Amino acid sequence: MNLYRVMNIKNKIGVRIKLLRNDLKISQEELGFRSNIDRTYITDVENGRRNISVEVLERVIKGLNTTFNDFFNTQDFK
Amino acid sequence: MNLYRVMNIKNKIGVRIKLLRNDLKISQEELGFRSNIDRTYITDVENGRRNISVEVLERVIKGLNTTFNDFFNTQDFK
DNA sequence: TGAGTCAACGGACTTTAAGTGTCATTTTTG
DNA sequence: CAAAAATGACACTTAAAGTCCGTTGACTCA
Repeated sequence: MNLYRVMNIKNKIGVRIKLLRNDLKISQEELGFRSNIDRTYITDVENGRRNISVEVLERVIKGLNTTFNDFFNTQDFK
Repeated sequence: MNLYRVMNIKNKIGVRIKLLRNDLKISQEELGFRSNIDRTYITDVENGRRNISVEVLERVIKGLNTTFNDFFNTQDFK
């Protein structure tokens, strides 16, 4: 397990989504339903396998009841 | 001229990029060079015609010498 | 005037994201 | 434990992202 692995932007976004989703205590399927995105697509995004576009990311962010401003307001994005 | 037009996420991002680019006093072509993105693509993004992906947006943000955190830290994204 | 810079735009083209299905694996819970 | 629920992995199609060529019009300035 390499603790020094550098996360790319896709990984950072995936980790952020997973964190906010867990805060809401909802499943990937539920988030998919709220943002009108396939469950497996959510899986891929959370695991940094998708280069998501801003329009789809907006749907996820709304599904998480947050905003772009808050979503990117963490140390990871500075 | 409709002052009440609602901006979508693509428009908001385009306006934000143009503002930051103008602050730097550089041309679209220069920003394209710095972020390794085609000049015509920068035009399209600034005018809200492109649904940019997060990896390409990251290159633009770096070309503007800023961060995701700062880029989205405006009233428009709240 | 005319040369240079810049932004907007069109079209043809290549590459990749969006969206979904399927099955495997892990985690939770009764 | 077994069953159910949640997640992971990945291949596939098609819709759209992103590139590259060019033209045009506005503006500056020598």
